[in-house]
Amino acid sequence: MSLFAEVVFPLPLSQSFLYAVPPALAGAAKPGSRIRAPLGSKIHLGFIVRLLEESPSQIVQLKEILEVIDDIPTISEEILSFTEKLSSFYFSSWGEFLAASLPPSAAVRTATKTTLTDKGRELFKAGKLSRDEGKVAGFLQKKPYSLVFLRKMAGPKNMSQLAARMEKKGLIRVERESKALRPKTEARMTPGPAQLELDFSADRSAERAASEILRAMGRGEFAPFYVFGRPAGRQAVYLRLLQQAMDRSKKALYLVPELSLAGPLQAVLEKKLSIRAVFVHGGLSDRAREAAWQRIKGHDADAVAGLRSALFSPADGLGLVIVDDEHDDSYLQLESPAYDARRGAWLRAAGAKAVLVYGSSTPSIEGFYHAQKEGYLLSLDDDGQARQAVVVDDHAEKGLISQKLKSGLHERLASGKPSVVFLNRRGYASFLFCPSCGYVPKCDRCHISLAYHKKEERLVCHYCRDSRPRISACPQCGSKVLEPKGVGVEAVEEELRRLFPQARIACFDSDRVRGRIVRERTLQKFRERKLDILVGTQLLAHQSGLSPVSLVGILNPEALLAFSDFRAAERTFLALSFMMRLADTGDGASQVLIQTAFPDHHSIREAARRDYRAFFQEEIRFRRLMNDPPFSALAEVSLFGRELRSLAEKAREFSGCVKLCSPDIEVLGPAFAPGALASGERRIQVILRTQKPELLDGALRSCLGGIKVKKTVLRDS
DNA sequence: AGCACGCCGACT
DNA sequence: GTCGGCGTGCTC
Repeated sequence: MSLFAEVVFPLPLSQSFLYAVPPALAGAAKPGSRIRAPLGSKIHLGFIVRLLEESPSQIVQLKEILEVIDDIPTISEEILSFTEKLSSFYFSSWGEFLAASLPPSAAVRTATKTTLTDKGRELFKAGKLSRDEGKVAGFLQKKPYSLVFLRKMAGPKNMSQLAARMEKKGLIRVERESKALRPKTEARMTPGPAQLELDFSADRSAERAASEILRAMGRGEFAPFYVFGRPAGRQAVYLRLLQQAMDRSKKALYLVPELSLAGPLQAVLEKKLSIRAVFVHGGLSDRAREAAWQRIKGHDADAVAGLRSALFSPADGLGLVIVDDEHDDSYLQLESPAYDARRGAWLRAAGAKAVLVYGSSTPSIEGFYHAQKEGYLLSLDDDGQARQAVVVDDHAEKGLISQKLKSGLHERLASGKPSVVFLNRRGYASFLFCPSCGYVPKCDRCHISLAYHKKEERLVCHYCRDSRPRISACPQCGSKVLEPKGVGVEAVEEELRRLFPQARIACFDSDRVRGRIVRERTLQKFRERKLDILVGTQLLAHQSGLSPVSLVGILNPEALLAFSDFRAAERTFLALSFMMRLADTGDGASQVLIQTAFPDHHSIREAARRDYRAFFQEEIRFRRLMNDPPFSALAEVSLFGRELRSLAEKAREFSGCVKLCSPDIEVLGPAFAPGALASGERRIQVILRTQKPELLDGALRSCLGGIKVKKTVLRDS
């Protein structure tokens, strides 16, 4: 009886391939095995995802698998089915997800050795080779090199094509050898078992939440939960759950959105619970990743904590999955393979019959809505420590800095206390404007107005980062005055220097604090009280290790509302909540001032009052009225390509197909995403929205399948 | 992703 | 007329 295998490759292909399994390999070939098989003109590393005994009705002549690399399948059944669901939902590459669950040593390297033949040497000496051929031959004169090295040194873009031509002509000989690296065993770290007296300092609501989740854990079934409350309360709940998981020899997965949160978390886990935790994130070296993987596989770790990619850690016997700061957009992976780690966590937990716990004090609207509706919301009591903000109506003020903020800053300066002023706009002005003809300088590529950066005297596109020197006269009418419009942080800094000439002021935005060192130095200076006022964008709000300050001023948060998509209010509320957190000194002596032209907008009003529920109530009403998520299902399809014309045609084809086959799906776009990507590609977006979520998947599947194009799909239902 | 094929302008 | 640059499409 013959055996066939469905194989996926760690390439950006949302497609599987069918191979014949030769009888000699039939014993070793299992779903989850790493294999080597010919694909195209090369031999690739792949994964068997299914075995078939029936001869599949296939016209093409099937190729054979060449080698099964492991006797025991490397990928567990659980990871296999989890990644299948995830890739199918997001139309991403199954193979790439599988590769993410393997250690660096599992990668297959293709070593090439290129040698100059006698004929090549002769023709080179005679000078009868073309420019590029000569270059390559020159390099190979003394000794053979790999193709990768030649590509780097000899320079031509199409090295592989050139090599193929030269090989055909008999000028060079290329030997290819692809081999799997053997895993090297690393010394295991075994932390001391210092068991501490546990102090969870949980209040009654945290107690209640924890015990409800613990009961679910005891049942050993999948169950989702949403813990809504302040960070300290949430952590108390998490620690209880982690302790329980450890006691029952179940493993835990703990996701955080930012790397800076991992350090403190590690300390808590190890000191408070003596949990053997492994941290994984993209910044790890190969060696560290290898060690982490070995510890996870070797059951030498109780918990895997990390960023979204930790989702793919091969932890067997998973009993608990925590997704903290559920609202954070860092859980989205926008590049291929695109996915949302929050949904990923759901799928993974469901597959492992584990308990899933989301947590946040400012949940995403969709997340909170579903938790409330499906009855898995657990609210913690507020500790009442957080300061509310005073909202100042901009209309009654003249000048950048309101009277209240001015006097607040003055007071702090007098008593030697530090202050922070936020304005979420880089540069000096968001654009220049010619008052006599209305001209506004725009980016040629992105067609958005250029921001004016006064320190560099340049006009900068905040989308593609392209910049040019500042123009001093209007190119359209010759007028000598160009007015700066839309205040940026640089202007605020300038104004503060004018108001408080004696104060030590610094600016913290992505232009001023390029790179880690400058960033750290500025924060250090602020911590050491060598600065009185720090002016910053949202970048500053996301810095960890900033101690609370006694005055936080927030200018024009309504700028965030200008982005006219349906999440603008949510983002504004979130950003404000974040910035306000910097005033949580705990002694009640701090103050937050929000200066805005929209004091009554619910996102600003409720953020100031620190009332998430009130914000949610109002926002959900708007969402319902507008049929926005969670009252409709959304899919954001991005198509990528070099050539805009054929790309646009494919986008039209796709949107047309959706319109044709599902009249109940609303199609927005296709729309160009401005700016070019790093790869030199362009992007076109099509957004699908529907009240009948069940239609979405079918429509995507039938319309996306027929169009050959690089794509990402992000969706939420 | 990598690679082959096929189409265009610029050179022996 | 070919070379080589670039863009499109396929890989079981």
